[in-house]
Order: sequence, then structure tokens, then C-alpha cells
Amino acid sequence: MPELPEVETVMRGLDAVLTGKRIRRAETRRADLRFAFPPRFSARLEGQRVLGFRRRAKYMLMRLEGGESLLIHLGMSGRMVARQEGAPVVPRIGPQGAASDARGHNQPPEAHEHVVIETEDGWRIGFVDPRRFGAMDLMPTAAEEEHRLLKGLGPEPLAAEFTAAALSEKLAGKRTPIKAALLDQQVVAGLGNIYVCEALFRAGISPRRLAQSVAGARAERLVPAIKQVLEDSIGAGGSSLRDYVRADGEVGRFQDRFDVYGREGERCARCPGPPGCSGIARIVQAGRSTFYCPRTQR
DNA sequence: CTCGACTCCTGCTGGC
DNA sequence: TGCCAGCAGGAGTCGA
Repeated sequence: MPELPEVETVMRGLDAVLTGKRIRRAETRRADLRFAFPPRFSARLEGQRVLGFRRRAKYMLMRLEGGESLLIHLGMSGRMVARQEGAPVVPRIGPQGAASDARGHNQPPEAHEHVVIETEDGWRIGFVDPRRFGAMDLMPTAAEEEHRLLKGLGPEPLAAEFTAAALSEKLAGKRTPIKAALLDQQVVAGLGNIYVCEALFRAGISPRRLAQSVAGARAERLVPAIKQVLEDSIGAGGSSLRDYVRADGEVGRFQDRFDVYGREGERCARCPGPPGCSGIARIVQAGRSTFYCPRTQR
């Protein structure tokens, strides 16, 4: 569900609520998410002060003063639910979950809330993940990059090192479609199904094109398109097919600005529509939907 | 090695 | 109106 812009938005929300605070209590409601929690998971969180956050690809890393870091991955359906003791508004950091009225009264118990973290100043952060494709783990802060989930990740798409030349090098020899290659986190880390579709549209590149043929001028168009679509979405607070609420209570609105994702049959922004073109197409690649304009993406 | 198919899990929706 | 197949933003594993 969440791709880089949504993870970045959630991380900023967590940072605002948790950084500088001490964790009073932590609790797991089941033994595992995607994989089992590490030994003494709750005990290793309790009493720790949160030093700060960073994001790597779609992973969030929360630094603790004791020298460990908490890794958080939202998977497809994960979100963070934040509430404050006595506060009327219930911010949901992530796609919308169980409803509450405007004052936060009669809050139903959140289903699939697998982890709860409480701060000493009365914030309660819940990790809600119905499909349990998400994950949490603890590791030494000094060895974050050695973690099995982070080791081997490709470059951050928003980093200066992610250039057309760097991308072309990664794609050289790849005979898989460019769509699938961009979903490979070892090629570039943080893109998912939505933003790959959107970036390829902006760059005018067919998702079916062989990855190895995206070099030269095409790579020079694709890299800025990736950066721009991610920055646009972060600026809008991320996106969701459902409502998306940030820590400040604002709603992520980038889904209103999708050019192709979820728009099968609609006229694309660059085309006159029939009879010149038949609109945005949906195909299935590697088992996942791809949306694109067959006329302008080559 | 590279690539696509399959798998994990639950919820929502769209088409009958 | 109601039901259920199909699909969903991720990513690891397996076998060809």
C-alpha cells in the first residue's frame, strides 16, 4: 500500500509525535507480523528515549538512545494510529482505518492493532496491519545498513547519486520489462506500483519496453520524472485510494493527481481521446496491474 | 544468474 | 439487495 511518499509522510508524523519522548510501555498483540518479533521486543523498547527517525526505501528506522533502532515496514496494509490521552481529535497516520466521530468519542477498538507504543506524555501509537505483510525488527543502530532487509537495496531515488547514468548501469542487460525492473528494490529503492506507472507516463516510456533499452535520452527523461512524481506526492502528503490522514490531521491528496493509475479507459492528459487514441490502458505485468497510455508511451 | 509465477493475509468492491 | 470472485499500495521464495 504505502510507497516512498506515503512512508515519508508517516515517518514525519511519527517524528513529530515521538522524537524526544520516552517510551513508557510497548505491547505486541500477537507473536508475529510477516515474521516473528525479535526476543524481548517490548522490553527493549520500554524506557527508551526516541532520538529520531530516518527513512530508507519503504522502511522507517526509529533510533533509540540505548543504541538500538526499531525498523518499521508497513507492507501493503499497514498504518500508524496515533491518539493522545484526552485529546479530541484522533489523527490517523496512514490510510483511513476504523471510523471515529469528529470528537473521537466512542472510538471502536481498532481491529488488527498488532503493536502499541505509549509515551510518557500520553501518546499512544498503534500499528494496524490487517494483512500482516508489514514487519518490525530491532537492530544495533550502528549496523542498520547491515540488516538483511536493507542490505542490497538500490539507491534512494531522491538522492543526488540517482542519476540517469546510474540507472542505465543498473538496467544494462536486463531483459525484463522496465515496469518490473523499477519495482525491483535493488534497482531503485522505494518505488511501488503507483509511482512506477506515474513516472513512466511522465517520461513517455512504455512499461513494456525492455529495461536494457532505457538508456541515453530515455533514462535522462525517466530519472527526473521519478524524482518529480515522488516530490509532488510528498508535497501533497502522499496518496491513498482511500482517505489518508497525516499526523497534523490533513489528508493526503495526491491520488487526485494520478495521471494514469486507476484510470483505465479515461482520456490521458496528453491525448485528444477517440478516435486518436482509445484512452488509458490496463495490462497485467508480473501479476500486477499496469496503467499507461499506449499512444504517448513508447 | 535472471525472470516470472506463486505465496503470505484480510478487506473491499464491482459485477452479476 | 446480496453474494462472491477478483483485486489491492509489498516483497520473499522457488523453480524453470
